[in-house]
Amino acid sequence: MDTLAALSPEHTRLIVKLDSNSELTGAEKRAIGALRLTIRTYGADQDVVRDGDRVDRCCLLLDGFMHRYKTVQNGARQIMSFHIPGDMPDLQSLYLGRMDHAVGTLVPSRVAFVSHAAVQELAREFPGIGAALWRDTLIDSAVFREWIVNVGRRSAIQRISHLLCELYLRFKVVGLAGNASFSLPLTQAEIGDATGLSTVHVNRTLQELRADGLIASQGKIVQILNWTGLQHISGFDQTYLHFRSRGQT
Amino acid sequence: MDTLAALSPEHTRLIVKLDSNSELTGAEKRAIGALRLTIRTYGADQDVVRDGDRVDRCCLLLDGFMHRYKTVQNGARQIMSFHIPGDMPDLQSLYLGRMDHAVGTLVPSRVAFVSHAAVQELAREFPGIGAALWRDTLIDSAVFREWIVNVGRRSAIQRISHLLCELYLRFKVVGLAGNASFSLPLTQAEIGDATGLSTVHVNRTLQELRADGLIASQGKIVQILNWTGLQHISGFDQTYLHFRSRGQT
DNA sequence: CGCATCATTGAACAAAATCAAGCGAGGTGG
DNA sequence: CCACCTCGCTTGATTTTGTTCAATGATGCG
Repeated sequence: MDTLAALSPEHTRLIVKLDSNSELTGAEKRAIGALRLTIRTYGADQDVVRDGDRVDRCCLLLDGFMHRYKTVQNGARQIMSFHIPGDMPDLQSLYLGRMDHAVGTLVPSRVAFVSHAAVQELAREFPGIGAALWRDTLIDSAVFREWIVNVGRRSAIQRISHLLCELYLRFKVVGLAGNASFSLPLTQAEIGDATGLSTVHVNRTLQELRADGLIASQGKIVQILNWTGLQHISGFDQTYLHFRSRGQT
Repeated sequence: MDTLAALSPEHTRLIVKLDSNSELTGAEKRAIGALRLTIRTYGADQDVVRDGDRVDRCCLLLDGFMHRYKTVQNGARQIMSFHIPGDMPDLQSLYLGRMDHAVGTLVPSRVAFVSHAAVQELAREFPGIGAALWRDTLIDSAVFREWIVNVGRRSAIQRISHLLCELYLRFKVVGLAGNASFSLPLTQAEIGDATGLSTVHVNRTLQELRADGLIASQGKIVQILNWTGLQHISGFDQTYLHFRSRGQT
């Protein structure tokens, strides 16, 4: 960590994230620290990248909360992932230059952009960084798989509690959730778009979760009252998040 | 292609696949041709890798048809992808050694195994190969995203026709579909497990597709009678498959 | 204070699941 | 060679889950 003292908080955010999933050497961290970042601020509910765009850079979420989504014919939206600070929501564009989905903010957010060329060069020169980034996209992919299961084979209450389990753990890992409660800046409509449910049904299902004593919520603050119960009802198993434990993959 | 003449058909399968998504140099192709492959044959409906396994090799489907799936609490299964010859269904295990899902055959299949160590070394020595493999996993990921949309926001008839559109195109690209018809070795139960529907409902929906003159089928042979109509009803847009066209990504 | 957004509620409706049989082709063993 | 068994497909009736429609509260922000 010594070498990080001189780095900008933006670079540090990225290094800490990658280092938490893979392990980086000092040289690798320094190389990342030299990346040229372009920083921009967005309001809530703004698109950062649109579906179909050709892009030559990818983004790193510094502060805020983002999502990736597609819109279908009848105007319905499906959210495919949520992103928290440290995530690179469109890292896949590195080798898939044409976007097949949109990326947008959910709350006011600060985003850093890095050019694909710079990242590709870094990955070539430092295979360890390449592996860390690759692994990052693979975890992304593992989460997609779990979401297919979530919308495909789980009931409404299971879908929503599964989503809460995932977000709670991911928030906790980056220090955004403490003491079984966290700020979840989502409307019920957005929860529905992520779980393939209607807003009305999300509302009723959340009431059920509260009535069952599994969660409580005031405003955007969600409190997990019964973590075991929540995992149990949703069939949650954190394996798919591939948190690194003691150097293991 | 000259250098490929001396290669085994197994190595050729892999080279042709990677070369079709990314572009490989002669040296890269030769290096892949030197990979040590362990070949094994499986019957239908057998697991090649089980959920939770720790693996140190990944597999390449040579002949047959495979799928990836998870099983949820109540015993229901969700299929997350189908794989055709040339695919590496568990390439993600390269950097996610612990499986978060199972990989199995649907028909008798022939599979080649390559050790992770060998692939990782290859990727480091030949960054172009690394990029091609990475890109392959990113396309995998893009398909997962589309499947989330499919099960999350499409009606039964849309889900099934979308699946048919995807499989038809993918089969066609590897020469397994010709003249608007192809062999789809899936039971209706398996189609249901892939689309998040019950077997009964899959049956009725297929009848609807036939009644609408969109497809015909005799046994496992599916014939696309109205390709435009099928794409239209399902909202199919092949962008997410990221086929390479003239060197574009 | 007033508007806009989000949460909540009730009632009617629709899509899909479930339950329960029957059917039919292919394979097997007597 | 044929009875029989299994697996997959098909059908009808019923039930469940979730959607849609239409309002009504609540909350927050300018």
